[in-house]
Amino acid sequence: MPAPPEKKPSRIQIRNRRKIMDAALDVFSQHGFRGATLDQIAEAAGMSKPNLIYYFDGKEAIHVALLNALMTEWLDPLREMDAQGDPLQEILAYVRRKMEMSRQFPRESRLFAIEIIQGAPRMLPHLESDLKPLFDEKCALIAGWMEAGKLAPQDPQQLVMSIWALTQHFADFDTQVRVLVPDEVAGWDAANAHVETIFKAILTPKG
Amino acid sequence: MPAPPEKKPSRIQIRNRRKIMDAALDVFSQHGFRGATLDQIAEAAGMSKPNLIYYFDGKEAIHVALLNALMTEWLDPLREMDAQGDPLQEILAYVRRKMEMSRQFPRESRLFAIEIIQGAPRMLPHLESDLKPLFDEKCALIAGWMEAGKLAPQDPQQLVMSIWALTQHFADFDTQVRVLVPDEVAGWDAANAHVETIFKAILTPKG
DNA sequence: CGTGTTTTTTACCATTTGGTAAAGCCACGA
DNA sequence: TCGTGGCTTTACCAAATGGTAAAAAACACG
Repeated sequence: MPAPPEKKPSRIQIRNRRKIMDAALDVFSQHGFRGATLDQIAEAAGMSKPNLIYYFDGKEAIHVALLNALMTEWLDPLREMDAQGDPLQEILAYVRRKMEMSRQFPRESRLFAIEIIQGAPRMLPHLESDLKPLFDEKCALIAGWMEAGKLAPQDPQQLVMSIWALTQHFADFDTQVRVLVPDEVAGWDAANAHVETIFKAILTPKG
Repeated sequence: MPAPPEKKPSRIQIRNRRKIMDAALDVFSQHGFRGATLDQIAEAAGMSKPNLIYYFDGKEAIHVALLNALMTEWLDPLREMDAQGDPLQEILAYVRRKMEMSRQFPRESRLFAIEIIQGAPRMLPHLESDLKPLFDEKCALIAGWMEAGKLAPQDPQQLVMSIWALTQHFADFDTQVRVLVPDEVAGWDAANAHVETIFKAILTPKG
């Protein structure tokens, strides 16, 4: 079996796997799993199709590897939300980190979005095992803050999902945003400001 | 050429075109254009593949027909926003209509989302010609309301896009929502309430 | 340099896929 | 009853696609 060696990956292996993952991210995030072809990925990676198969067990393995890597990084901003910090600032900082990720990693955002929209056929287990516990933990934290009067009371689950909805929108619907708000830089600043305004408005506890 | 007749479509034609469009909506909204196959659509429509081609010129024609039909209906809620009505109530009513559409027509929402995420290859012209003018018109209307002191001042473009982001999220990311908030009914009610809270909070002018 | 290992390519293959040709079916009017 | 015209199916096809086999090339290292 020409599967990649289990032990120390060589420098070439590391480099080429990276190249493949990056190319696959391009292609999968633009066409989804079924719509993407190995030839497209191979060309984007600058190597031959059988060479992909040398490094990964197949199309699906590449996709799964991408999703696995993504799931970890993608949740980091939420993990950083600190129970010790100031509640309002913690949440606003989280919002800012998510907005920053949307701007810097739109491909990752879209890969994730397409996978979810299509029913998460390859990621449901990850959602249950990785996302759900973290989500519940942070919702509990936020609920605690609200009970302590540090934040305006509301449904923490809906709050977190609202953050996701708003922050990811600018990456996922970039094409539409660009048609409606042609000035990219101005649009981005305005989006940042608006999103911040929203969460300040609904989170600031009423004196 | 076996193209569908240009004149009066028969009852059978109407019925079958509907069936095809409905089946295609299922398949395209789940796999995207490239990931969908004519066989899938044919099976979902309960007819043979060549029969699809009898009614539509090909895969792309079906997709385009779907997007055309969608673009019209999809913008109706925004068109209904009335310059004569009470500003805050008009916007809240629009938000409610969009939420309702997300719940009732999740396939349409996903079809649209996938198309946009993938760069809108078949819809950019529509965005420019249909969406943009309406968007600009309604933004101007909202801006007027703000200047008149009827709404808290803010970027109208960002406001409208925020409405889209929040309302569509529940249709598009349904899979994720269901993992995190298993109780569908409760989740939906909470979402409605939360979204309404958000827009009341940021739109109510400060006395 | 020589030899064993890793990496890459060329040449294929079976299946899937969008689409076509042509014959069959079926309702309906003369 | 027989056509006639719209509708549907069966039988295909060429291209694309995921993947394999095996040889060639590049490399590591004594």
